[in-house]
Amino acid sequence: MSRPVRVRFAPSPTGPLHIGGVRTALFNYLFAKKHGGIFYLRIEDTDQNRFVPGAEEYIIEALNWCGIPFDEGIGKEGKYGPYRQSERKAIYKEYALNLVQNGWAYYAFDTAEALDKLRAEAEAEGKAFIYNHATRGTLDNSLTISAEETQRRIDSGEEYVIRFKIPTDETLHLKDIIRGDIKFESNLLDDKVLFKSDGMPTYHLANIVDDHLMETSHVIRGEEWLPSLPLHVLLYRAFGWEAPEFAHLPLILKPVGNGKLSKRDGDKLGFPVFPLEWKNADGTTSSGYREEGYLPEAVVNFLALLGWNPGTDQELFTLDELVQLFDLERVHKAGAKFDPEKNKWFNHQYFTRQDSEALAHQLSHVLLEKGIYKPIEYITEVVGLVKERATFAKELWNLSDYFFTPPTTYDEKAVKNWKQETAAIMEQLINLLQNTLDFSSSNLETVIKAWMEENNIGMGKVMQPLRLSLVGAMKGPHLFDIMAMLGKDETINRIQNAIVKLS
RNA sequence: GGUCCGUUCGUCUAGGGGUUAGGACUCAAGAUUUUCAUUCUUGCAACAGGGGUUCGAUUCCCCUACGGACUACCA
Repeated sequence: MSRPVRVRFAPSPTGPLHIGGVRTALFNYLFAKKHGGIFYLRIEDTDQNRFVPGAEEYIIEALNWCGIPFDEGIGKEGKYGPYRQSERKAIYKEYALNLVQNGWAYYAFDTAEALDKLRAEAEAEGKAFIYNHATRGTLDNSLTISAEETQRRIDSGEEYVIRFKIPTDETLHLKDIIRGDIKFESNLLDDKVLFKSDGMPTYHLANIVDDHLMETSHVIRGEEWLPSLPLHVLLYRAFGWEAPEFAHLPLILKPVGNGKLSKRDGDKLGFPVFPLEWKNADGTTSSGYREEGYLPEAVVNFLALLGWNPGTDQELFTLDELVQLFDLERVHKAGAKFDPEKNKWFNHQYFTRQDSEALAHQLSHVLLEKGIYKPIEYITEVVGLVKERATFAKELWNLSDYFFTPPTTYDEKAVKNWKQETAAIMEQLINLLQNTLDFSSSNLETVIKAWMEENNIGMGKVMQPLRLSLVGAMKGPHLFDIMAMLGKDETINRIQNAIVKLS
């Protein structure tokens, strides 16, 4: 009696989507696709105070950038919409009232100040104040006053909340797909507020009502929700609804030290914790994977393996493979430290597999800014020679600048190998090159090696100064490839330049 | 403090009553490149501790320690 798979990603628009949120979305997406189900986005904006403009757009853009778009949600309204809880406000109260009527919930008039005071007092005694079966009978609520009095106070406009009445003396046996059986004592739970005095539902109510109304089959969310599981299950029971199955994902932890990965870790350690760049209210900017040059496939691949793996040695997966292989049962239970180094490694894997011409177009923008004009074919060939050394597109220029502009400085350490005799050898080489018609890499190699052998000149005496002349440093791909790319005139020019400057 | 979850190399993890405890990242060494990087090869490196159960436990159970989350009219 399994129902059609419908899963949701339900973030609060309180800021940019955290990388942990991206993974939660990813796992939901993978699970939905694996089972031919629906992945929908619901915006949980029931807290009017924490609403941040732009956050919702950010979330949608981030999901799209990652390549894990939602099937239903804002802008993709299905029959279950609207998908923004603030637009569903009218729905919730009726459900809360229904619970009150059936004895599952009650009105509470206690002020925030009064409760704060009770909490402070309890804490002073080393105890914790809990609004539950033990204390509700002594507090200001509809259980301790008459129905008439309750109604009178509500009618008079007094502020109230609706609290859930947790059943007493019950051991709840709950099931989590990832963690197995979990037990909770109902007496230790507290009577959570379901409906706030501002007329909005709390997360707990809205979440359960919407998950039911939107026919959610599986709730896949972060481990921070595990303590709320008994409340949620009890709510389904109170409403008489079939509960979805639950899976609580392990948390993503800081790379160093203890605790949950936070925004500050990224700033401090120099890696993004957000998919896209985000402008903070204080004017600062938090970096994003997209702007830092990470490829969405690499981020998704890395994130997928943070807390999950298919049980094989394979590490590189396309989204389709991930969909095929994904299985909630194989999600790890323990939190995973975020490793920015491995993230980079994944990027390198995907980066080097990119089409050279596509990368050439990116590089051409950099060249244009520098006033360098070269045919795209030339740039493509250059990219083909250097891309395997790069992890990010932004490294391409530094890796290939000498293909576009002659060296202006020469690496100091390498200059030491420019000996007395070097200029003469380089002159001879120029002579040889001038008489070489076929300037292909392979021919150049043949000709130059033959010449060195004939004249009994050591490799090091030629190759090192030659590389220095052309590149300006001891780096770069195969030297003959560079010469072929540069062409005869440019090659000879650069050698002559070096002779002048270094002799 | 209370509740719940967790604990295999530094990190991500595989494994599972008898294994040389496997892979990947990082790091180191070697090879290639007379360069640098890439790549390849090799190496370093782990079952938190203590009790059980058992012929045998890293694997099952209990305890402890440690880590984490939650403990709001936030989600």
